[in-house]
Amino acid sequence: MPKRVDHEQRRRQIGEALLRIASTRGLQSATMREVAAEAGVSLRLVQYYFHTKEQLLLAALAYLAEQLTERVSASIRALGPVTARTVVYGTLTAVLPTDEESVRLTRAYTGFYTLLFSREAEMATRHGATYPDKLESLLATQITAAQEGGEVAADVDPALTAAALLALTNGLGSSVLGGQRDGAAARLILEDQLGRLFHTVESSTPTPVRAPTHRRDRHEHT
Amino acid sequence: MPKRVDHEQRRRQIGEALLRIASTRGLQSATMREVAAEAGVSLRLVQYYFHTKEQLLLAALAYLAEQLTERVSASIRALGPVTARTVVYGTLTAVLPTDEESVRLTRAYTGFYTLLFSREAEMATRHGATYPDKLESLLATQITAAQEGGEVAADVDPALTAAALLALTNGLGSSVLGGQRDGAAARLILEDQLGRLFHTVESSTPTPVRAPTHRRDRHEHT
DNA sequence: AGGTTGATGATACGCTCGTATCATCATAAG
DNA sequence: CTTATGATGATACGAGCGTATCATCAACCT
Repeated sequence: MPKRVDHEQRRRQIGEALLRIASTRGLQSATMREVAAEAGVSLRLVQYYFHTKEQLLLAALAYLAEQLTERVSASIRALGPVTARTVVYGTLTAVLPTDEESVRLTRAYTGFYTLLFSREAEMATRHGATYPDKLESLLATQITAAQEGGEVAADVDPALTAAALLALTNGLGSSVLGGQRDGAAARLILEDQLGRLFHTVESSTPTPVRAPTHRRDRHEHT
Repeated sequence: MPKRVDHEQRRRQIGEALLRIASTRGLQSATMREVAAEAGVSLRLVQYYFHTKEQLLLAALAYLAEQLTERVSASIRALGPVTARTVVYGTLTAVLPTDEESVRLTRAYTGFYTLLFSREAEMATRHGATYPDKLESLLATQITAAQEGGEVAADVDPALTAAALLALTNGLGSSVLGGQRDGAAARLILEDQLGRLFHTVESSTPTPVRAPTHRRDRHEHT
């Protein structure tokens, strides 16, 4: 027998090559031959580790979800103490395409999400479809907690608001990817809404958000 | 010379066949041959009236924008007197995929919007890109007017809020198209946000848009 | 009337795609 | 030292794509 190579490592190498293509040239450019070239292997190798293209896409989607989850939790941790507010802020700003990495992730994710519409295959019932639902219920939980802490008005519906925040973030992400505005402008819009949601009750002065690194007073979106 | 046929009518026939395919099987299934079959003409005819595929896509996009604009204004009119509130409600609910027609339009529009990401061609600089911007400024204007009327709190930023509403609507539309929820649920979420923005004391459940009979000659397709 | 010309049909070309086939090589097992 | 086998390479195949080419037919002008 030959070298007995680490299959998982090879699969990862190829899968991430696909993600790299998906986030630059688009998923529709992620052909088997292109992926092979990007990964620096032969076409046969790609076929060897992924019998069919759908398997490759599925594996790449799993890797993408992995990276996305990791980024979200890192973003939450970066905001300091874990409170309802930091969880909501961290989660939503993490998936907003503001820096280079989030642009990459969002681009790739959008590609897969688009594949869902056309239903070329029955993929996405594995990870992609349930992913937003999990995020949504997580956000709803945090909003409820914030209500008990008095940070969020009692008359907001947590489920409806969580869904709205997530949809807002996705819509903003699409507008950034579509070139309508840049990531900073999108963040301003998101934080404006978040600041309106999380108003500390005791302070009547609109000193809303107290997000760590930036203030949100002026808004000049192109 | 032969029959001297109406070219514009033929182009429309073919262009709408493409839109029909785009809203059912997806834009990537809208090949020249499929469009020809859907329109009931030969492949040569499609090539005759649109020298290249990009021209066909561009024309179809123009038709789509036309229909979308018409639906938005019809939706506004259906809400009764033209006020800031009805304009905002009508505009946003019109582009939300709730009934069959809006699903069709949104699906097709999403297809074109997706094409923008991959930039297979330099299209979309014609209509698609400027379309959301125009909607956004229109909404901002209406919000400002509503503020002067006292329907909207004075401390909301019209531009930021208009952008947020549009992004929210787009995000909700994507979630509907992706199968995460249905149109009615999306409308609830949107109206919850709108009701929170337009807080007049009377506000007894604003009638949702429900574009009535809305005559549009559409041939049924299989 | 008849030829010029706009409208339409049939079919071919070259390309790229996903996938399949055949061959080769290196190494662990006996 | 074989030898069976896991890993890899080269290439072929059939389908679908956008586009191009050649042919045909009907009508308008002179």
